[in-house]
Amino acid sequence: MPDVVTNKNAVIRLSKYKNVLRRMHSRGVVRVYSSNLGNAVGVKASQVRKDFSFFKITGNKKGGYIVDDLLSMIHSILGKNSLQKAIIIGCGNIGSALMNYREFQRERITIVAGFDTDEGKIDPARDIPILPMSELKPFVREHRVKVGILAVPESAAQDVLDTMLAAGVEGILNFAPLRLVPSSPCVINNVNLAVEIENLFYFVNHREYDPLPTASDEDYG
Amino acid sequence: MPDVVTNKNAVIRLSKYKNVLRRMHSRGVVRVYSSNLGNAVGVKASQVRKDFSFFKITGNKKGGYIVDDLLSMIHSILGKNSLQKAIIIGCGNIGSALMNYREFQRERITIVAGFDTDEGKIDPARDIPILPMSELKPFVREHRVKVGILAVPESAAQDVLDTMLAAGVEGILNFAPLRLVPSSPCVINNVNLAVEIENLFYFVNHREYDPLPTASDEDYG
DNA sequence: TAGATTGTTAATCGATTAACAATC
DNA sequence: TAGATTGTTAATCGATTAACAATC
Repeated sequence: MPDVVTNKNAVIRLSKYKNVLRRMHSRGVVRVYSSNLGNAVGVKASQVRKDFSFFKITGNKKGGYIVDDLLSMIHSILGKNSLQKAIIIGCGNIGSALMNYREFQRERITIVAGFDTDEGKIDPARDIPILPMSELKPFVREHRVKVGILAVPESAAQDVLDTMLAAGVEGILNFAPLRLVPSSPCVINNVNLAVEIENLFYFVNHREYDPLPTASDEDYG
Repeated sequence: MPDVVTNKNAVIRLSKYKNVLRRMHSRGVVRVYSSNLGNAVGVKASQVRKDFSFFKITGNKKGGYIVDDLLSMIHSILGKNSLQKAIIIGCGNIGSALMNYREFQRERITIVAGFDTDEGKIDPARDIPILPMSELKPFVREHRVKVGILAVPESAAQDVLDTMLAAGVEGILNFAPLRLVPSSPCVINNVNLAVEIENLFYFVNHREYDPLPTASDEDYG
């Protein structure tokens, strides 16, 4: 794909620029250059400018970018001006941790309900209700939820995905450690924490000499 | 880097092959071909063979690979034959969810202790003790822990990283949403859940027509 | 103005895939 | 054997970085 087909990495970086810009904003920084953002995120300045160019964000030939303006353009691109509603399917360890996750709240990502097959966990009276799976479809319809977090055991994941898609969910954050096969077109982002830490162990156990001194030039933390 | 400098993606794929092979093993599958593994993981067969070649894993010119043999070779490469000990710093939402995370247990990744600054959370008597930060250094020394999960709020993350490195931790799984600057050489893997779901919202909100029917040929789930 | 920074095009780099000889 | 699969080298593809004209 050329780069019309929106590159996932570019969108990920856009989120990171946003995080850096928020910290700058709260420190009262007014102007920022592509080199500052590049340093803070770990890419070259030309990458930053290329990303901006892709999202039609422009600055000033001499004066860089105005932090506040940049921030509001990125907010708008990422849909940060409205509430972003999601549901969680599977209220076990991570599922319930994410129901009250501060980083989500800070991003206006709001968990509107949890779902579980375990009778004992059902509690529609809670602040964030936990409902039985039978309520999934009507709930998604009524609240127009598009995104769901899939946090059930591996053995149940594929079936639950099918149910979610049938209910109308369009995007899935999948924590189950397998490649899901969607029964209808959707967006799936996988987070595999075990693989992530396994990878860490591999590199810790295989490092010989001190590896390259892990790029550390930062302009704005 | 050519590809002597061990590519992160190859190690990640190795973990995924392992997961697929375990499922095959439990289903009694004896032989597997690179094409099966490629399909299951979402890469081409030549990628699988290239990965194996990199890790010096060989098969049979005609008969593919023996599942059990392959599995034990990968287990050995990934260090799965011994317990993998880790600590968690910050016992909030995700921190405490990961203390008893089943996917970790299944991988023989063992959380040996948690650490927190909050007096109320300290409890050295628990199954997995939760200790004050002052215990970090002696604990890491005594138990020879190399890997730590950093699950504290953004504002504390950099300081806590410095403390962890000073204590002797060599690898960090970082959940804080910023780029950390290590004060000594170490391995850092970042997991940014808010960015991950933000990305999902972006693509869900920007999809026009049905995107490419999300590769779905699977040989072995 | 001179110096510095953007926006964009060209070059580089690295990772994935294709191709194919070797061989079981 | 003939057909199929590995292991490896060559080709492709895409993403990142360098370079530079435009310009404030």
